[in-house]
Amino acid sequence: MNTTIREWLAMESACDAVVVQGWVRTRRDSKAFSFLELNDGSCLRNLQCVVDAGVPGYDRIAECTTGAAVRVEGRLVASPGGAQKWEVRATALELVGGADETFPLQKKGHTPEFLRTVAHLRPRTNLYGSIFRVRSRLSYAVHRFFQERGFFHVHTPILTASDCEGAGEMFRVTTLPAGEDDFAKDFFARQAFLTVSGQLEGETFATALGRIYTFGPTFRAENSNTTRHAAEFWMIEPEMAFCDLAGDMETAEAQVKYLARAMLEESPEELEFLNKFVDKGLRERLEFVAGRPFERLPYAEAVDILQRSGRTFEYPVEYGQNLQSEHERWLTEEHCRCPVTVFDYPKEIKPFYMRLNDDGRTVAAMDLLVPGIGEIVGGSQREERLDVLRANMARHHLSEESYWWYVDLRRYGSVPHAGYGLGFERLLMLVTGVSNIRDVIPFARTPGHCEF
RNA sequence: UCCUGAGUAGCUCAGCGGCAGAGCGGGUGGCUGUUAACCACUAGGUCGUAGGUUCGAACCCUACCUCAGGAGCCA
Repeated sequence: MNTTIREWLAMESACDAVVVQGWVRTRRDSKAFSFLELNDGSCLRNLQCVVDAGVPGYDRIAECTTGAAVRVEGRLVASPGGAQKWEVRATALELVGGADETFPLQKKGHTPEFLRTVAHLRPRTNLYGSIFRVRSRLSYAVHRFFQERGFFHVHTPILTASDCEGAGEMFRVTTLPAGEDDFAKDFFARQAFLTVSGQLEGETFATALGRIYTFGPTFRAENSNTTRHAAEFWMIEPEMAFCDLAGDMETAEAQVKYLARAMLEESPEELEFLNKFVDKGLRERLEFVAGRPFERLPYAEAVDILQRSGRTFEYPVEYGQNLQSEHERWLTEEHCRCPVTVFDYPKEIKPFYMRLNDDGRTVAAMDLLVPGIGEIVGGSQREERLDVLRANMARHHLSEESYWWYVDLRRYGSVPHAGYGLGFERLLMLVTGVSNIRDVIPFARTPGHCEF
């Protein structure tokens, strides 16, 4: 494999024989030579190549325009210019793949809205290149966090017949011809869907391997048009046997802190760039998130605080109702001024699998709210008592037969256990400062959008 | 899905009832160890679509389409 620009730029000393392959970001011509700035995606920075007019291949310099792919051979030398440590003195230039004047990415800044229309090219920009390098490193950090703590990665199915109730509308998967709905003749001989959560399957493995997590694509057919919803997104779902709500909240908080720290330590160049051009408060916020304990509030107390806040909200705060976005934002952005975990919600507004608390009115649920984004984690201790679970299912009008294997977990060696879902894209929004979910996923799927 | 706003050159926008504009990008020429290079010249438009009002519409009205932001749902 070729040496990357990231590697060349990290060299300790000059080098006589280098080969650089990348895409031209900008070219500046002189009479007798040209400056070519190349980027190969390995890092944010470009490598400046100086190509003298006599160098083999210089006859095609006019075609080495922004976006063109080129290969440069030469010597790595200290750069006399102030802006960079190293540059390449070219001894040969090869145009690998040209890019004519219709190439959409100009040298100037573009809006995210325009770049979404050229999603196949946008990773070649500084912003999206940064975002997707960060995405990769954070994905790795997610696995590291769990693996360091004895969690096993479980690949839960993407095609599923089970509905993780409360998670949202599902995409149906079928091989039946249009218009037919005899599910007995369908591929799986029953209705099948794309998963909205690996939780139910995850619980089966938690009660076998102890600590597990899933990290994969998740699908919601909601007609949501917001900056923080996508129809296809990646969710991290740990599930822990012998764990209660307190342990659940501790793990979620530790994980968000771990990932904020990972961003600070492992993507310094991208962080600097994002802090400068996307969100000037980013670094400060990440230090804060990584360094200080989060706030924890029982739902009832949160409602009380909101009611006494003196603020007039568009929607009134009422015990027994879901907290509105404006309420969550006020709590995390203005009252606590830090991430806050709200727990012990009224049972009426939460799904059947959440564990009933001793008060008989609330369930051991928790939502982790962060400034600017809102809910980033949703989780709970699961109901492990067979009779209580069955009563919950009856109350939610769910048939026990269709969840028979889930109920079985409460028949055989049932244990207290808990877990949560962490939205990977929302986490990326938090650590990059990017305010729209469509800009932190390579190819966003939202209502009406499935191009690319 | 609901509410609000916006659609004018490749991109970002100005023009808000009387000849279609700028910056950037593109092309051509010049200049310079340059670095969002610089200077000059130049090409580039069905003003989102369809209707309406008016002597006259990019501009006012209606509908639709698209995009964005907010809401709901949630991760």
